[in-house]
Amino acid sequence: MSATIKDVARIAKVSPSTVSRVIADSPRISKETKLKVEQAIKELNYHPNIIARSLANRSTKIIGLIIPNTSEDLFKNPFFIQIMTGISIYAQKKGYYIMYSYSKKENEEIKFLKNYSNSKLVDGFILLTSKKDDKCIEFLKKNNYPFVVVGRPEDTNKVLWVDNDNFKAMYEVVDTLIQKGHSSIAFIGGPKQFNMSKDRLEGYKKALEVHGICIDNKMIEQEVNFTESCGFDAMNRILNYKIPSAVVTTDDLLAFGALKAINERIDQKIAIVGFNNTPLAVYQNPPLSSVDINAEELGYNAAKLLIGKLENELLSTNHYIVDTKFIERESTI
Amino acid sequence: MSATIKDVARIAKVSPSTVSRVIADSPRISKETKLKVEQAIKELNYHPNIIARSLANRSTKIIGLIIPNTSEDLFKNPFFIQIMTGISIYAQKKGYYIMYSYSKKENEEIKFLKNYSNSKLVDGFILLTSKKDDKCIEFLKKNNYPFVVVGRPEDTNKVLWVDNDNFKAMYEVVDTLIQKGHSSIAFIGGPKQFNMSKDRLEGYKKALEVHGICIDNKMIEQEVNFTESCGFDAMNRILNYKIPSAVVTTDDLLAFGALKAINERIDQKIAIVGFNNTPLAVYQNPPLSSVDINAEELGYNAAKLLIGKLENELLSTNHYIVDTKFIERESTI
DNA sequence: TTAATTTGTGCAATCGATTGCACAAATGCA
DNA sequence: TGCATTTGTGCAATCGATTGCACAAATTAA
Repeated sequence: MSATIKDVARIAKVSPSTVSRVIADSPRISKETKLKVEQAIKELNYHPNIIARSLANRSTKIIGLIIPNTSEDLFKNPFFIQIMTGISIYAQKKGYYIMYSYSKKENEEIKFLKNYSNSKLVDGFILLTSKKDDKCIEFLKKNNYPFVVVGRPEDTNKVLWVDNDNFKAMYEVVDTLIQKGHSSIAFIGGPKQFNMSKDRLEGYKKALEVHGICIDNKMIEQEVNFTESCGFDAMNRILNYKIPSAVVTTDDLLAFGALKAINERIDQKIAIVGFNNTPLAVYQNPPLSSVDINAEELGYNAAKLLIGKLENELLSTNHYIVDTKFIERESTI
Repeated sequence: MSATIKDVARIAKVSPSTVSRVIADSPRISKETKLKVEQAIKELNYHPNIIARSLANRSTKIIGLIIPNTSEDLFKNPFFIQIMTGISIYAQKKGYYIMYSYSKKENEEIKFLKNYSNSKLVDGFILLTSKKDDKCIEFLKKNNYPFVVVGRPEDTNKVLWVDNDNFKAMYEVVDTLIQKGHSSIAFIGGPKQFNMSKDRLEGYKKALEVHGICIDNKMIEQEVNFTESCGFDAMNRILNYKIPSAVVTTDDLLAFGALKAINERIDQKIAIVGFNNTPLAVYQNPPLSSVDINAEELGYNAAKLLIGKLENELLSTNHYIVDTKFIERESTI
């Protein structure tokens, strides 16, 4: 068995309390005692038992990650793993641990949430997506459990969140296209249960409006699931109606599908823009322009907000907006 | 504050030990007492504190995941997140929790490992890759800590591991190509510090040998990092030497790069095969044939092995071999 | 009817830390 | 020198569970 605080105390000829204080770097410990204890710690290769400490502290320093099962592109989109690394990097810095759980079954996230919080296993949560009427958010709010949402929630009041400025990001994309002379621009977007989808659509509309271009609802495909085949179908519906000079999408996967439809049916070039800048955007034919959303920084900031809250820091803000960057490639040249 | 076992005991008019026994479903509790206690539990919405339980049990039911930082394709290859979901699914079934940690710095995995194990935070580990002379494996073996390795380790003796049969998988690919009439087949493979790379190369060589085709070392590019640009460069080196009729690679990313080189330089068609069957293989031009390695099942089995070990089951085997499947697409037609 | 066994429950120690409070020794101040 | 204050350490309770052991009551056997 490995050494406990009592063993250290015995070797250093002090009490366990003193050892504890040395570890916590309490100012009331004399230099000599501190040295003695530190030597004993080294000698025994002692490491505090985190579980015992957690029990005494009523805090585990564990963050729970709720990964949505609805996101069909979990595997195709590096978004989640990027967020997860961002979270991990900040958490490490602050000595926090991360727990995750994933389920294929619909709406099982709430089960984890309850299990983790009821059993006092985690100090707080990060939700990797926020849907409309999210049961998880509801539960966490009701129980006053600390949490951060990735993606702007319905009700931003008293909720901590991180997101991009999706309105602005899409506005800029469409604005750039218009500047290049495009005036017939189609839109393929995801389910409206995500604010992100709505915001990007609004950005699109606003840009058209500002430039005095009429919004044609038949050029707008909404509520499209984030899969290539749905993007493919949506693009075909648009092409059946009219051939646009450009298409913007709210996800690279949609763009991949759309590109396929275009390549199959149309000879002339249609400008196309993805979103999220997945690593393989550059390997499309033509290489796909896309908007980098900086997912890792989203995760990093989410962890920052949550840990700040957990440590009772005076938070200067309840959210972070992470910059996006429109990466132009051949698909818009 | 939420209810503790003492509160339940008080309400049910029994001792905490009895409550504990009811929860553990001990056979020595009478039906009436059990009912009383269960009612009290419901009434108070009591949930056992996992931390306290862990302390008493000297076991946390937490599994630690060591994610390699060397894998440059962490974001590009869904391999890791697929493994992670497989692990999660089995762990949930068995009531285990999962902790992960990721660092960008070289060789920091061992730090987590030591931290997690010394502080008794996790019961065991799953290493998501195994390199040659892996410090982590060394440490875990020395300290007799339970762990499972994804990917066959150097020394399979007394180590639990899961892997595909990489030799066989590549053998079959090359065999299939030869059956189709190819005889000039190039090979682009990853670093030899991974057994997987070596096995796939051996499978390639064996298939050639069996069919009486000479092995031409100039057609073999080894030690290529798992990036598209390295694949691109490797392919160009091969093309500088000779134009093969087919190319096999040990990773889709390498294949993507190789494909690009081919498309840029050569008019004639060269058959090409990737590995790992990433979701976007199908979106290459032409759609890329690849080998599906069933990463989720690798993860699932890794968790199974580890948890079996942790629960002192008599393990019938120290490893699992997960089936692969050669998915043929246009790139080999 | 009595002794032996089984059944059901509680006591108290334990897991390995933290921390408020008490108190002796050392120091400061007049 | 004498008293007040500061400094450094230990005692013991606590966090919230689990579990070996003891033992009374109920049951069975003789």
